[in-house]
Order: sequence, then structure tokens, then C-alpha cells
Amino acid sequence: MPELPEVETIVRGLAKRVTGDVIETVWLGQKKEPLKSSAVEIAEALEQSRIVSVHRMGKHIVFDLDRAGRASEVRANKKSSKTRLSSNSRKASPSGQEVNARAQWIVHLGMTGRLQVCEAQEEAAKHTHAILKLASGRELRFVDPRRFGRLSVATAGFDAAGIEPLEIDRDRFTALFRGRKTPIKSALLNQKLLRGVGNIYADESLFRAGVRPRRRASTITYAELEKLHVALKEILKEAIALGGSSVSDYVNADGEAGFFQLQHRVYGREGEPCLVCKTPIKRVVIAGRSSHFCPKCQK
DNA sequence: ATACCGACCTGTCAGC
DNA sequence: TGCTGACAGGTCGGTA
Repeated sequence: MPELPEVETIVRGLAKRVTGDVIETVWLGQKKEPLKSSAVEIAEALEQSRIVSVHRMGKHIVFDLDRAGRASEVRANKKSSKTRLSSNSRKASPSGQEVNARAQWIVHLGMTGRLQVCEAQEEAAKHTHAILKLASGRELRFVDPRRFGRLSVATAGFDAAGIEPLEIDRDRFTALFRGRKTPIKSALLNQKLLRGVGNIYADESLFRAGVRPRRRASTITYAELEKLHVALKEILKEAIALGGSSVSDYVNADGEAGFFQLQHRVYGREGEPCLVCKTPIKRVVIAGRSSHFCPKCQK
């Protein structure tokens, strides 16, 4: 479901609502697919931790956690905890294992994942795989019908592969595609090159740049890559400004739909006239993904 | 090393 | 009404 603009929108909503809150307890469902780390590891890292910040890396949602505020620790020795943490970031957990004082909860939403902030009495949606009880009395729930989403924990050094498309400069962008025989569409979707671009925004940026999705990356001219670099950034920023694209069921952290789907020029418009030249939009399959383009506007 | 392709899941919708 | 097949915002591992 979500690509960079949708994840960014969700993260902004979550940051507003849960930053500073403390995770009291964690419930995890029985299905194993959504868990990349073990249930014990996740519960251990999250319970009694404070959510310091929420941010995005590519399509990953990263919750920065601070375990220093754990109730038992505070009770044990309020004064010395600060000193101890600054001189040594590692400390013993209640189970006796060494764990990092700072940890991260990493959420990837896959195709259909959602994170909801709910009142505790609200009935859990079908396909709820995780429930975090917060000190504020609310709950943070992970819901994912297709179970392509993934939950994991990391020590505070999580770094997704690839470069942020909104931060990459022109030279590094053009260098990404040099010598690659793969179709430009596949290269845009490759998260090890750029992180966060998915099917919609790959198609839309290729349309704006006037480049056909099947072109081999290595055959794209420098001028075309410059256009693509600008087009991709523009489109991602415009989509974020409109709260992302709601194609079927995407909603942000507040349960609201985005509006960028109204700006789509090619995605989901097979057979409809190009908004520039009226030529019917074509759909082909590249690397197993639907790919939409205007045969006249895109070379 | 690189690049396709199916697999992983459930839900929805079009067509018969 | 109900069945079947195609398709869906993503990523992985196996194979060629």
C-alpha cells in the first residue's frame, strides 16, 4: 500500500500523537509472518520504553525508544540513572541480559499494513497483529490483512539501504543508473538504490520526465536523468503535501484518505486519454508490476 | 553479479 | 447467487 509519501504522512501523524508516550505492555498475535524479530525480543525492547521520536527511512517507520525511563529503574535509583547512562549506554535488563538503553522499533507496512492510535475500548479490527498499550490510556495497533508488513527491533543504529530520494543530489542520482542494463522502472523500484519509491511514484515520475519505463537504465541520457531527478522530487513533495495517494484503502494515522490519486497522470489510467496529448495510456508488466505510460509523451 | 519470476497473504471486483 | 481468475501501494529467495 504505502510508498514514501504515504509513509511520511503516517509518520507525521504518529509523531504528533505518540511522541513522549510510554509503551506499557505489548500484545502480539499468533501469526508469525509479521514478526522479523522474535516476539520476546520485541516485547522486551518495547515494554516500559518511552517513544522519543518517530521518523521515516525509505518505507520504514522508525520509533526511537528510550528505556532509561523504565518504571523499575526509576524506582530503583532515580538520581544515579542519568550518570550511569552517560558513562555506559548498556545496562542489564530485568531478565539479566545486556540490552541497549536506546532501541528502535522498526515497522514496514508492506502492502496493506496500518498503524492506528485507538482508544482502549475500541474493538480491535480484523487482522490486528500487535497492540501496544500506552501510558496515556490509548493503544497503538498494527493491522495488516495480507501480512506482508514486518515488525522488528534494532539497537539505535538502524539504517535502511539506499539513498533518500528527497535528499539525493543530481550527480549521485545520475550515477545510480550508470551501466545498469535493467529497465529504468526496475531501477527506480530497487530499494538498494533509492529507498521509498514504489510503483505509483515510479510511473508518475517517468511520465513527467518523458521516459518510457522499459528503457534500459544505461541508455537514458544525462539530460533525461536530470529531468527524472527533478520530476521524482517534485512528485514526492507534491504527494506529501496532499497526504499521499489513496488508491483503495490507504488512510493516514488519523484515518483520513490522501488526495494525490487525483493528480495521477498515468497510474491506474490504462486506456484513458493522456492528459497532455489524448493518446490512450498503455499498461505493460515490468518485473511483475503494472507499469503505465503514454506511448507518445514518453520516449 | 545481475535479473527475472514465483511465492508470500487476503480482499475485492469483473465476468460468466 | 456464487464461482473463478485477475489484480492490488512490497519484498524475498531461488534460478537462469
